[in-house]
Amino acid sequence: MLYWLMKSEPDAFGIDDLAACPNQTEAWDGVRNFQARNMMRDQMRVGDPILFYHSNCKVPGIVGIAEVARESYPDHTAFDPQAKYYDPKSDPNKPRWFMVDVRYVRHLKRVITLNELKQYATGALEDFALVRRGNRLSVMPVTPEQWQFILSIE
DNA sequence: GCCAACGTTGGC
DNA sequence: GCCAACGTTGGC
Repeated sequence: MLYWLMKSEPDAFGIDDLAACPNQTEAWDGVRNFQARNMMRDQMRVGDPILFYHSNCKVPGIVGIAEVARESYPDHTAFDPQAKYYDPKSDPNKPRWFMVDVRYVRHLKRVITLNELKQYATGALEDFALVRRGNRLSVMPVTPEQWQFILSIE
């Protein structure tokens, strides 16, 4: 089993939105980055735990926990010319983009802010992609050690 | 709103 | 296959 962190903009789809979905589950569509896609498509398994991160907002940080509810399948929004993340290069017969379904597990007791996480950038979270400069990946792996450490400061 | 970082595209 | 131009991400 692998651990993950997934980013979302709370203005578009935050953890409260996920918790409010039917079955508290939603398709994680719109990922249009090859590295992130490869991780979703090739490595994510049902039950993998996910840190839910709020990006591009007032206080960026980890706000909750989710889990993989369904393994990868084609992101059909890429086929829809009306969709925000339409990609004419994605052919339904040979899809370019994939998504997983994500299920809400719980909110953290408090938000663990990016600012706070950065304090450990030379220690326990030295190799954590989130606190590395210029990181833009919207899906990233988390080691078991990083996972445990982050939850230990909740 | 600014801008640094970085991924993608496309001309050559 | 190189690399400049361009678009996007996301913190601040």
